[in-house]
Amino acid sequence: MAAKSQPKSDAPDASDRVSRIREGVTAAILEHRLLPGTKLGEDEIGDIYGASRTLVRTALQQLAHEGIVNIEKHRGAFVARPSPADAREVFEARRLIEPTIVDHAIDAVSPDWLDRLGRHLTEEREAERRCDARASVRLSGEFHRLIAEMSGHSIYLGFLKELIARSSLIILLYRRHDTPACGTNHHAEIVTAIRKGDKVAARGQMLSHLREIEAELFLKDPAADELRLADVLGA
Amino acid sequence: MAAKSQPKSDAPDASDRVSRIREGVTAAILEHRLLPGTKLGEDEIGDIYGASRTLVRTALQQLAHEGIVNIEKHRGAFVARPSPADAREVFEARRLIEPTIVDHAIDAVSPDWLDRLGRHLTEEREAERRCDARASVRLSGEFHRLIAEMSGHSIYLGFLKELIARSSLIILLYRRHDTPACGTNHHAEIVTAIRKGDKVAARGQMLSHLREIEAELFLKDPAADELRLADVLGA
DNA sequence: ACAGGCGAAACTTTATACAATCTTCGCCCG
DNA sequence: CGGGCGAAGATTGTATAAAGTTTCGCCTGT
Repeated sequence: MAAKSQPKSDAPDASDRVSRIREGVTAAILEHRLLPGTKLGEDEIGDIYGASRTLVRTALQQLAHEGIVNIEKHRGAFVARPSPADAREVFEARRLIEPTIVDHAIDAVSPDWLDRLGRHLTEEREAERRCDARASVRLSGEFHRLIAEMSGHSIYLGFLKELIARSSLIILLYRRHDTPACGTNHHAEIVTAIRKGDKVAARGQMLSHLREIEAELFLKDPAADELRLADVLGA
Repeated sequence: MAAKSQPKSDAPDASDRVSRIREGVTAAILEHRLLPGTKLGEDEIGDIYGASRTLVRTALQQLAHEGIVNIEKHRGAFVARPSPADAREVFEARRLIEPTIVDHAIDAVSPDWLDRLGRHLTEEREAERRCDARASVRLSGEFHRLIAEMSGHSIYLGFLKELIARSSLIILLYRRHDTPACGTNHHAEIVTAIRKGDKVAARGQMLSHLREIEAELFLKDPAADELRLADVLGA
């Protein structure tokens, strides 16, 4: 009874049973309740969601395509364990794409969107006040996705969804301190720049925001072996 | 070791039956033998490849995630028909990503890679000499993918694979003349810049190359309706 | 005591059968 | 003669069962 029905965080087609499974597992991974390397048995998930393995399988395949689950032949599905090299690639891609996304978001600005952004910031502050780490991690990712939706570019949105999901895993694996994943201050500053319609400032804020997130990670190459070894010894 | 999640999207092992189906259908679409809107019946494909519907279904789902196939509930799978808006998004994304990819490719240059690029150019010239439109379309797409592989960035490579597949459909739908999709000259100039290690030139060549491809398309918004209508009347 | 192989259990993979849904064609009515 | 309604056909969505593969435990031989 971990995550049976997500309230209504994001639901373009949550009526589909496979979508419900996919979003449930995604939420569990993004909220760091499922750790990298965890095995995702088909029967196990099927029992939780009351669905047959056929549906679980399609959901897992979609997650594998998104890069947050690895499917090994005849072995099963596991929560992905991005390497430091993967982490650098993901953040480089985000630094390339997200400033452009903010640009387009400003072009598509509207009172409705500004309202949604404002409500989101409130939610983030609320979660941070309660020290609710899980909600905080989820919301900080959703902020970036919200801007991508605002931009109206479905291609960029699809790419960013993948990058955000992977980022969540990366932050879990490699962050130095227990500082909250995304400083809410940055998000507020980005929204301010969007409100003003200042593209240059928005791009700059987004870029420095992403740089700061990556700077809080420990991405030395040897770290991979250390972590791998520690896991093996631990389990 | 960084070789962990390789067998995810493309063809390290085409021995998998589902991979063979996916690549067969992909090739048919990219070579313009399957036109946009064509219905892809599950039994139909299953008979062709001698596979059960289960395998066909997973292959089609992967293709849907790549964006070259649309799956409509209780209707079936169809070759995607990108709108002019989609087309603009795809090419904008390519103009954003590919110059950066070339940059990294130059960083990762090696005699082996230069050899592969040279051999590819030869293949392209060969196909163009024979006026083999199908091979020409396929090879011009593979050129861009080759550079992405050369860059070593798996994230960019994955994104670009999607963009190239969609581009092939877009070019088929919206090109003005019957000029070959990608001028081989541009590709040769890009390789020359890579050989020299001139990043600025390579980025510039890539950018103008992409611009030229898009400039040969007819992407007026009303054109969508015209084309849609023409198709209905034609079929 | 330890290395190597044998066998059973669990899992994924694949195939088949059933149910739900949409499309199409024919018919009836206005 | 045109349009709406209804049943047959076809196709997809879902579930279940059979088949193949890997892994782990256990036993035997040295």
